[in-house]
Amino acid sequence: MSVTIKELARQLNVSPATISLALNGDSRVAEETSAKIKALADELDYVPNNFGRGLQSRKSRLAGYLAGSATGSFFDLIMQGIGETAAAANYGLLTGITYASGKVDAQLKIFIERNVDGIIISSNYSTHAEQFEKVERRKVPMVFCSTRDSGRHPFVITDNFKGGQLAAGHLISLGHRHLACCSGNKDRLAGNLDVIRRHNLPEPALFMEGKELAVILKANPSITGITACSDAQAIRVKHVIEGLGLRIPDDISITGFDDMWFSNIQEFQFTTVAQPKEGIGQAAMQMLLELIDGKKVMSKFMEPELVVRGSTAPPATK
Amino acid sequence: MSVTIKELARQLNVSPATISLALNGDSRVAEETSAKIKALADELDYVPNNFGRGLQSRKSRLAGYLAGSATGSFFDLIMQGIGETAAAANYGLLTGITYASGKVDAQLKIFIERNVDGIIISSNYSTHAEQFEKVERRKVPMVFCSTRDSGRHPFVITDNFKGGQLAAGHLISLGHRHLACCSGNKDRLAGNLDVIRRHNLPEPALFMEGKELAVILKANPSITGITACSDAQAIRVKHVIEGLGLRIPDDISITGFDDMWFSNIQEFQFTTVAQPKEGIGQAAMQMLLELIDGKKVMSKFMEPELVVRGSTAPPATK
DNA sequence: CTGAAAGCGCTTACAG
DNA sequence: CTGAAAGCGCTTACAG
Repeated sequence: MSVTIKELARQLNVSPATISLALNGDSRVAEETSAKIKALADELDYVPNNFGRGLQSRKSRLAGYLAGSATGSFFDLIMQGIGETAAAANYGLLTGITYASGKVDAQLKIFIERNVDGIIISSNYSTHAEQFEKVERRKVPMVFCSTRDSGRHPFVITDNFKGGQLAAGHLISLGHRHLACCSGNKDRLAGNLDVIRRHNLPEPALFMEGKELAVILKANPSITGITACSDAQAIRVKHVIEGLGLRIPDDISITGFDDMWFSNIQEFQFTTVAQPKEGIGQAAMQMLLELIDGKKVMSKFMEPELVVRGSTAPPATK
Repeated sequence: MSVTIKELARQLNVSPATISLALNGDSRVAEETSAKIKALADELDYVPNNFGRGLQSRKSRLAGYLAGSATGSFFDLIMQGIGETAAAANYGLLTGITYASGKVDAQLKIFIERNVDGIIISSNYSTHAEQFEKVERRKVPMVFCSTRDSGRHPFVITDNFKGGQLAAGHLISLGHRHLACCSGNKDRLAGNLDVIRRHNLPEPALFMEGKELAVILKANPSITGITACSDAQAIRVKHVIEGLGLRIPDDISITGFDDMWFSNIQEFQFTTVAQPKEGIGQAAMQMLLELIDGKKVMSKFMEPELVVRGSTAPPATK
């Protein structure tokens, strides 16, 4: 069995209480005693048992992270940000990746049984609302990360409205006047519309998927710029455009969103709006730690950033 | 505070011990008593406190997962497989994503302090060998996942040799006789070489990166097939080939490895060797659970699978 | 400045 | 079939 506080106490002829105080840096213990204790703890590779500690302190120093889907790699960096910040605060990160709605309950139960001090949610709130209620009843702090609920819990999310402004604003500044915009993300679309209207330009055509877009482009040859609502969608948009015999960016410019790694490969070179993914994760964990500490926190919008690459250019002069 | 075993005992006028036994399905408790206890536990939404439980049982029902890097999305599905299997066994998954070598120690410390029952490692063993020693000294079971150590711990990994055979074998069956092979993964290369030699074909040219490959292709116009050692590398190989004015698959066929999602998009259509990522994760967690149970386990090679797409075709007949 | 004691919530022999 | 008791490893008032 591992070495315990009792064993240290026995070897040094002091009480277990003194060991505990010394190891927790309590100033009531004499320098000398404290030094001796720390030295022995180091030597014997003492690791405090979290069960005993947690039973007393009612803290597990464990956070739960519930993500909706593993694939697509969007959450990779977010999770890395969460994990880094958690580790720096000596928090363990319990992770549950549960695309399947039926498994959310089971995962939350595991979190609660392990006495997590708080939970970060990256999956869709609305579809699991009643499952989160159990967590809420237990007053476990929750933070939403790159998603948001109806307002009961703090969240951290990219300022998608501003991101939409950046994308459309970039196309407009290049000289594009008639755009097609993806309506897949309400806030990003609202940002698109805001700049377009502020410039008194024609209302953009709206689309959700490739087939629609093809119809729109054929009917409106004046459209020279497209804002896709993700880089993944930009790939599909690219196919549609090339399928119509048009070239990027010569005939049509397109912008993506997210700045996924593939946006930067030679085949794509998408101009896109980057989300500070690692920062989002760090901020979410930071907020959770403050919530655990009993502080009040404010929801946070993170700044998106325009990344200009080869998929956008001034429109051809006819 | 949450409801405890004591509270249940008080309300039902039985002893805490009886509650504990009943909830754990011990047959010594009378049916009737047991039913009453379970009903009340349900009603009050009783969740056993893992600290009290763990202190006694010396089990945390927590597993640690140490991954080398979050990006690249290769580990997404592996982690999903691990997580599913863990959850099904009522295990919580503590996750540490630590690209930075300096942080491995901190992460392992967090695992140990939380009393994980076992650890799955997906990062490179050799670079962290001395850091794992601390874990080994504490006799925490370890399983390597999609990587392996020098043989002290069980692992689960794709049969890369067979994968190499599949890739080269496919090219040969299409009629290619002179290949270039990536030497980045020893086992995959060995698989390539095995089929090539068995068919008495000329030794392939070996390359590690794009620049080398360009030189090789210019010097050896007889090369019509290339085995890249990952889909990510296949993207780079594609650039090199097209940079030389050659077309895929008309002039040169290429195979990737991994079957990443992007291999299937229209721009690439890579013929590739799929790894059963989710299955790898599931198997690793399963093995860890058995190790925790005190059973002996055998390392496991997972079957790769050839996925034929548009990047390969018979060589042009001159 | 240090020790003795109680207690966190659970499980597990041991009585009866 | 059920209860009383001890104890897992720690922390935290309380004495002295």
